[in-house]
Amino acid sequence: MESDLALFKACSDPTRLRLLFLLAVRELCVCELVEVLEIPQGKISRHLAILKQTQLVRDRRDATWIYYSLTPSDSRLKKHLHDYLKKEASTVVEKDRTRLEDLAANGQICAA
Amino acid sequence: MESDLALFKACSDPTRLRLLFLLAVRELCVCELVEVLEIPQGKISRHLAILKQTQLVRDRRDATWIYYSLTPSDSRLKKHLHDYLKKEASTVVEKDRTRLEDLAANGQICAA
DNA sequence: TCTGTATATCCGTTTTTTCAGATATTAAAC
DNA sequence: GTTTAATATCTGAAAAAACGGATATACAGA
Repeated sequence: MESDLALFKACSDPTRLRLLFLLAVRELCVCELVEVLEIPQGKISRHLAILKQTQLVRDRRDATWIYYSLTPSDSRLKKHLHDYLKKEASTVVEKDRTRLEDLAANGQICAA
Repeated sequence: MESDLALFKACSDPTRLRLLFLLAVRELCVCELVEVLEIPQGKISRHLAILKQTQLVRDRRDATWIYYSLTPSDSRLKKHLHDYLKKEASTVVEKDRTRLEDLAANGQICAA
């Protein structure tokens, strides 16, 4: 309940919601997220830290890069959220995802 | 998307979440909600207004009483939320619901 | 060890949200 | 029409969240 409240709070910021929609596609490193969203790195890291704190995402290090991904659902609410993140397709979400694929296809993102 | 963000925001306050869990049981008037939650009336009304603004709840007047209820799901996210509100059973939620039934059984709530 | 790239965190400020308490509105009853 | 119960809204203050910009850390390669 307390943690469900934290989950709702974590999702109630536009930047964090966009991050979650991108991470629902696949694991991504910070520099990819910065490039796709065109938001300053400090801000991205700050929001990722909040998502991590609520255990919505997890990270792993690979050399200098840190990769973020959604954590597996371990509660009813998180299951609902994952389903929503994977199936929903709004204009904003699609735009971000298209930009992600475009940049990735052209190798314009970091050196990963 | 914009409205989904508003929905997450609406759910990210403890008072509003408790209100939603109670309204998931059945339609209730403001004085019932005040009695059950033991929270000042002004505060309850304020939060109900926010929930109404995001179309999570609707109200109808019956004499001096105004009854609130969940609005039917009209989006994927709202469907998930309704399912969650109806099936979830945490300690806090159960406590509020038990108090609601106790007070209702003893006719201790308003004059409805 | 020095340099560069990737990421995290700190600091002071601004914006947003929440609150208590008081007051306004509405409708019923008398 | 005056009163009363139920509900909504206003005000100013307090708390919480988000921000930009600067700085710190961690790692790889020369």
